[in-house]
Amino acid sequence: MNAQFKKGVLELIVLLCVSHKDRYGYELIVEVSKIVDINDGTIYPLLKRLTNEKYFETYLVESTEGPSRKYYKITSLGEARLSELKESWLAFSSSINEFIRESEESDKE
Amino acid sequence: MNAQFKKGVLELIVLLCVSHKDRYGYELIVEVSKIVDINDGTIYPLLKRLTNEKYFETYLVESTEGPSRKYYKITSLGEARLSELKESWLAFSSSINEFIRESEESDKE
DNA sequence: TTTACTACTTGACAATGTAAGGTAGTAAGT
DNA sequence: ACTTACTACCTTACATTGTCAAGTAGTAAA
Repeated sequence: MNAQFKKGVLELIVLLCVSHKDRYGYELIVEVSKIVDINDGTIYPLLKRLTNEKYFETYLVESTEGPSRKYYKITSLGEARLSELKESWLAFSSSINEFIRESEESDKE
Repeated sequence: MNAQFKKGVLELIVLLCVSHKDRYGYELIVEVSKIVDINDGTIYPLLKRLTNEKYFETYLVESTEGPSRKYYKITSLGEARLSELKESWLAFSSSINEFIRESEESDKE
């Protein structure tokens, strides 16, 4: 997979994941890894940034399986950011796909 | 448009453009701008990189409308890179789109 | 007490796009 | 002759975001 494609899209994926239910970092790593290849050093700084930007609020919950889990909860600002990003992604990806399709058309001629 | 989405995709767009016919830099700026927002400071370094990586060969052609044009021609290595990138993009974008769709499904529940 | 798994954090680094500026040729208007 | 505009190319300093590698620490089973 091209590493560069991920840029910017990770934020969308993480926002989507958290929008369904509150999540903690480690859980997000597992979830997000199903879709794109990432390591934990990518997720935690991203969560920090999104929290600084007021898209997430956090709270701690003790765990019986290890250290306390820091949960991330989406804010209304985060929801707004999510729908903005989602729309922006859909427009972007479909315009690229259309360009690819057009290219394939003109190759036939 | 989200600036980050562009990362990596520009290379695909430029390869696609050049694969149809030889292009010069300024022409590419005009072409590529139709699809994504870019400035010339993005294109020229990219063309240099792709040429260094042997995806393009270049030749100069004099112009009656200004300075000589440096044309870029795709190599067979470049064609291979293009189909690799294209496939990689299609797989990537469809997996993201599927994830978005699934999210919307689970929102209804 | 060692190993493995969960969980979070940080800092140096790499890749790629942006902004802003520069050089220079052609051509048309004043 | 001088200016303006358009064509054409290039470079440098910078910002953003992801990667890698390393570290800290709690729980629990062998």
